[in-house]
Amino acid sequence: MDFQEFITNGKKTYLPNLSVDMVIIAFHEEKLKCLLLQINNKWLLPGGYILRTESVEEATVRILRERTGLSDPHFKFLSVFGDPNRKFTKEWQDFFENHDLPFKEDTWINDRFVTLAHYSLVDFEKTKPVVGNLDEAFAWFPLDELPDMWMDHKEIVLVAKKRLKQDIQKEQLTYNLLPSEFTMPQLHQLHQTILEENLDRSRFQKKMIASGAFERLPKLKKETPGRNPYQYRVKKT
Amino acid sequence: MDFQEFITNGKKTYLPNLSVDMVIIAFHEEKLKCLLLQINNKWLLPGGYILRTESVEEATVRILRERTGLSDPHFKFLSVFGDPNRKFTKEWQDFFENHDLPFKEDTWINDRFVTLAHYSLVDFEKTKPVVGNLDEAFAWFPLDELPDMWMDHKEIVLVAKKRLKQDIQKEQLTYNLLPSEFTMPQLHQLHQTILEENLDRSRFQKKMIASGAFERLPKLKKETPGRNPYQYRVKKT
DNA sequence: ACAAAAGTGTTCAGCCTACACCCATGG
DNA sequence: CCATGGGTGTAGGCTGAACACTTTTGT
Repeated sequence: MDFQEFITNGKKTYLPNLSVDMVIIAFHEEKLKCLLLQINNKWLLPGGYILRTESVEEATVRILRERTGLSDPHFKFLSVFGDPNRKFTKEWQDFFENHDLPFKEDTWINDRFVTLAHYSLVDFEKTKPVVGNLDEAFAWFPLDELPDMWMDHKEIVLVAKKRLKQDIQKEQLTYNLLPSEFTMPQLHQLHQTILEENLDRSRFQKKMIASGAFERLPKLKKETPGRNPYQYRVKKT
Repeated sequence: MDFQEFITNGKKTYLPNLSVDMVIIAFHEEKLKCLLLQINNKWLLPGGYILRTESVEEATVRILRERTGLSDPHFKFLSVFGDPNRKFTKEWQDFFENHDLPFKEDTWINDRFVTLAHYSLVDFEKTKPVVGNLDEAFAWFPLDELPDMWMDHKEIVLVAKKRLKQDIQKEQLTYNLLPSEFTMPQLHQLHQTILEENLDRSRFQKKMIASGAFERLPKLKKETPGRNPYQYRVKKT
């Protein structure tokens, strides 16, 4: 894309003052990690703007696809962040200076932005992050080792973390963080990581099976000592 | 307010393409009712726009206060409605014609609007609705007898109704619909109305008292036969 | 054979359910 | 004194918690 075009035509192609931010969460090496992008040596959430021709949901899916390469990613609305001082003027100024571009204070991206924050649970292995035109890099950060971030982006991640804890108590959605075929010990470990507490193995297993959301597949062949676990996948009804 | 000023300066004083809509719910004569405003013989939700100087929450409180007269109203975020066809061009055209005003298609209010829908639970007796400058009237409609409404406003009300059912299972918030002092039979009746099902009286009472959210006051003196119920109020901790 | 991991059972307590019973009040 | 409405009690069942036991695997 042409960056100048983004700056000059963005105001017309996107809804102004409104953005979509994504807390993209994966499970990797026993930890929950969040996908962040780097600009000006600081980090920020993947996000974007809403085309005038698309719905908020469509924008969310488009942004997710662009950054993760996933065709049908999970996502859920999180919260609105609507503080009147929510402007990125300083950040954009740094960006323009770093790229030897003429900075104009009155461009649309320097205005106040209300953001519609979502969270998305993805399979770490299937996710192939792609940086945007402005981004210097991407990286996965453990939720408890977040770097310096833009504005309130760290707060948004923490709200997502808290919200995820609540949501998995009622809904079956953590399987989005695992491969399509997984074992109960894996799911058990994942829940313990999310809730940051130990869960009784026996009870957990029975509860999950009783939920009726999963179907049992043949056993997995392990290389490690101990009994082979069954594999499960989400029941498609 | 000056209506012409609203049309000409609104684009500068408010965030464009973004609105706040309120599903204001009260409990009256054994029914849940929703406050609606009338324009062009159709009905719509109380709502408004976000001043550039205020947060989304502040806008919500301001709009609620303006329409209900309540100083500290309850409210909760409901959902985002962000369809790309969410425009009120036809409705505004009718309005301008009915008021013999020159209609311009390219005014900001004819553009697409993403709305941040909230719901608010209010005490029917304490609420003194005030119409806005554009509104012909206000009225309380039972949730199961909604009139013809603008666009997706009826859908928003139904989402609120559904959401309220979910929320009261986890949170103590229905007391917002009752006077500051109320009886368990009243609260019981209210819950039955919201959930649209019968609840065991004994169990309900014990559950509410066990929640620890209420403190018991002296008995109410009734004029009807039967034992006098205790009064309760929300425990302020 | 043993340790480790996975799966299943067992017991107990606590809570939800349904209903019964008891109290207070007006007619 | 009886109908009505409000408050409390109780027996049965279901569910969750804690932990024990069994099965399967690699070493």
